[in-house]
Amino acid sequence: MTLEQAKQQFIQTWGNFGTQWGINRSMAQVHALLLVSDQSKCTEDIMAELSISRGNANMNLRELMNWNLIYKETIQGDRKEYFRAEKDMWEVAKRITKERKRREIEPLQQHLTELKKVEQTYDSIAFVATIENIERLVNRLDGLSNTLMKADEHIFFGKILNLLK
Amino acid sequence: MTLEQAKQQFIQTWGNFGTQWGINRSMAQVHALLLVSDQSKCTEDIMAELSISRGNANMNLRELMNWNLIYKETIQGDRKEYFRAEKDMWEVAKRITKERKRREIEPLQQHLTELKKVEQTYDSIAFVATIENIERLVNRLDGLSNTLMKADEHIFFGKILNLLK
DNA sequence: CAAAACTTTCAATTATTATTGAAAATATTG
DNA sequence: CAATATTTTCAATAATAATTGAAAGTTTTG
Repeated sequence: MTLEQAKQQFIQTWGNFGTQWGINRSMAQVHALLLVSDQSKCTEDIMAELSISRGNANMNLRELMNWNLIYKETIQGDRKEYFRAEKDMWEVAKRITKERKRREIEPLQQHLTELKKVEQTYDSIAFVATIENIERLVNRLDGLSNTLMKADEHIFFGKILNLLK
Repeated sequence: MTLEQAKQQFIQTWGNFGTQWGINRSMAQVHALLLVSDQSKCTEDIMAELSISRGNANMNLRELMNWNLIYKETIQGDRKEYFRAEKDMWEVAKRITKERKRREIEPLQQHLTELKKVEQTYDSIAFVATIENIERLVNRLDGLSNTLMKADEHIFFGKILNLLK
């Protein structure tokens, strides 16, 4: 397998896994392309290499910047914007975690809190108990994600995880 | 808010969060309905309460059984199948983790291993390094999920997580 | 400040995924 | 075993999500 084939393969694979996780294929592919590229790339490059439209490329580049997974870069004497991916995968994991926490965990916590305001009747006891169990689980996942974001790689995986084995 | 309204709300919310995570809305809603129901329910009940078709209900009930999140139950003198959800949310988390591991983490690990078989050239050094970083991260998430599945709730969250703070 | 270079937007289109519902298959009853 | 109840399948349809591409917006340059 040549390097080019392997890169293509990776882009494909990353795209497929993305879709399983509710991330659109193009976004995952743009991310993958930048992850395996040494040079930063401009919109044109990305459009050409992934055979996608300008709108699509632009939109997903913007979104990857929102997630803090890629950076803009400028090149002397060229007025286009170039993009480069964060390559430290531990950073990548932390940033994705942070963003999913903000977008998903927190709103879910709010919803659950609301639901506990149900009128108190004999029948609602079991319901509230179930919601509280879910809440407890979500809070714990939240705690785990906070830890993840604060901990540095070595501490988190190297030291602590061994304690658990 | 009445109990009925709260249950409806929860089903809606759970369905929406599901779609964000690549789980189809109906499946998440069927799961939610069973989570907040004291009695077990048959296909007819579910069709009626969620206003979905027989095929949809059947397919998602089957899928929830594959995920080990609901059980079949029989009722004396009734030949329909009834379904009940696992209510222990810690169990739910463990089972979802187990299934995603099997369906997603493991195939991804295989792909990554394949990619390292790229021809060795000067240019491929950086690529292989990136893949190895991703591999390392995935392996660690995998290790975390294994730990999660083995650990019991109290040990994992009560004791150990405090160490990390 | 006009022309050129580049980026962003968004309505229309296309592709993907979910859902329906009727028919086929299977299981149960008397 | 025939009638009935129940479950499963799957081609057709509908709903949702992603993508295009041309037009509008913005920035830079001379």
